[in-house]
Amino acid sequence: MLNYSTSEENYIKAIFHLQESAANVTTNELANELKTKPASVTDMMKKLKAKKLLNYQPYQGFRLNNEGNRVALGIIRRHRLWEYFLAEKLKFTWDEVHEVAEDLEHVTNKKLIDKLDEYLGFPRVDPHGDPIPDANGKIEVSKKICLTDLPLNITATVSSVNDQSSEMLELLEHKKITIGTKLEVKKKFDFDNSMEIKIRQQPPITISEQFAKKIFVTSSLN
Amino acid sequence: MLNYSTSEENYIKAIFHLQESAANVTTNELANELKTKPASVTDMMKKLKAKKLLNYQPYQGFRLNNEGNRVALGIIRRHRLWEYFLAEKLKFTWDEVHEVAEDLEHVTNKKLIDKLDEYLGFPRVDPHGDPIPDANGKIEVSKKICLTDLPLNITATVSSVNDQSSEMLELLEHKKITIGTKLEVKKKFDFDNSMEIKIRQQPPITISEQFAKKIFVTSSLN
DNA sequence: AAATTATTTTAGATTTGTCTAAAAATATTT
DNA sequence: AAATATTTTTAGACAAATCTAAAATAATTT
Repeated sequence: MLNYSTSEENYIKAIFHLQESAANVTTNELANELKTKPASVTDMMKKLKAKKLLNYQPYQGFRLNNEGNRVALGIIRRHRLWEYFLAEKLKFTWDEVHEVAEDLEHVTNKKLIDKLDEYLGFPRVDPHGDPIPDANGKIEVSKKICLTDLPLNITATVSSVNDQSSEMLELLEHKKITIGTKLEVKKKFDFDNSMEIKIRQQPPITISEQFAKKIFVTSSLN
Repeated sequence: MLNYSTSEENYIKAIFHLQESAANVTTNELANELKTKPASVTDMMKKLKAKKLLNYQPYQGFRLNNEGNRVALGIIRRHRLWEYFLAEKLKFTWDEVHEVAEDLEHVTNKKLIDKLDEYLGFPRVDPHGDPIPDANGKIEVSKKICLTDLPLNITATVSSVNDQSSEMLELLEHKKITIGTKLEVKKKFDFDNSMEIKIRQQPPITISEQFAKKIFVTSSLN
């Protein structure tokens, strides 16, 4: 179990998240995600390739290999356990925990994390509804469900939209919903099955059943 | 409230501790404490002087100024709160907490630390018996003295042990001495400076000067 | 397919924190 | 007080992580 610098860990984690929605991660994508410059990304990719954490051929983008994914899951485990701790024990609100966990996740002491996990009662999801990898790096595969079936007040991530029509896209754009958008259902109205949903940092919006039926989300609660 | 790098914080903290037992801290002392080289210390002293955290004239040693002490107390507050958390909540033993807290102390988020403090019930001493500065940097001055300096027949409480080696721990365990143990010195032998001490309810035991030198107590009198 | 545009990489510089080796200052010994 | 030893500082180098500007490659447009 080698140790990686805070900077290396941030790159690894970002690649892990970006590679979920595309075959390969590109230099610009990663630079944008990490708010750094493409040249810095190239430098780091050479380094991480030398450390055998990812596959990378110049100009071809990159993707973590098995070892890289294993390291990424360790970082994500730490991040999400701290998020859970902050929300559950220190009473931070769910939108405050991420920033603090960004720092705490880089303290890499296995005993600390495993004892924290135990103290928290081995939680399976963090305050955003994302699954927490266990001590062996195992993570629950979240099931894709229709937005109409999402329980109230559970944060979920939009993972697919079952209608590519321009009318659908126009509505998605207007409601500011894209793949990856995190939202939760705040209220359902039995009269017409419309629902009020909340996307973080924004006021609640109302959507129709017809619209919700086309939207699929993943939530680790199932 | 400026932020300082992990490296800067480690220097500041080390100076804070060293300057208690001498007028000025010397380059070699600090290099030895931090397991670095004297040249590195000089470099950092120039930097910390430029940041107005300490007084330093070449070849004259150094000492934190008011601002430097304020910063140091902030670091010590974080360190000791995490130590308390680790021992109290995560069930680490008192000799394990220091190492882990060395990393956690560098996460500088005021809200995190103040909420942690509240969650822990505003503890006043860490698992080693050292006082924890409050949110304003105020710290209880406890009169801690070395067991070798404790007068005869005065009851005192073991508040810290200045050696974490396994040999030391073995001896402490065998003699049934831990943080919080109440004892008094019954006799001192000038020949080898060994002493006979009594822990309540137990027959007197003899300990060496070498051992006693590492044990610090607070006297309940005065 | 040639030209243009966008993306990615390289080359070289910068900052932080460290080091070694040599020089300078201070302290100690004779 | 001169010689010697110790401590501290300086000078210059290096690794990590970043940047800008220019060059190389790939993608897109005409």
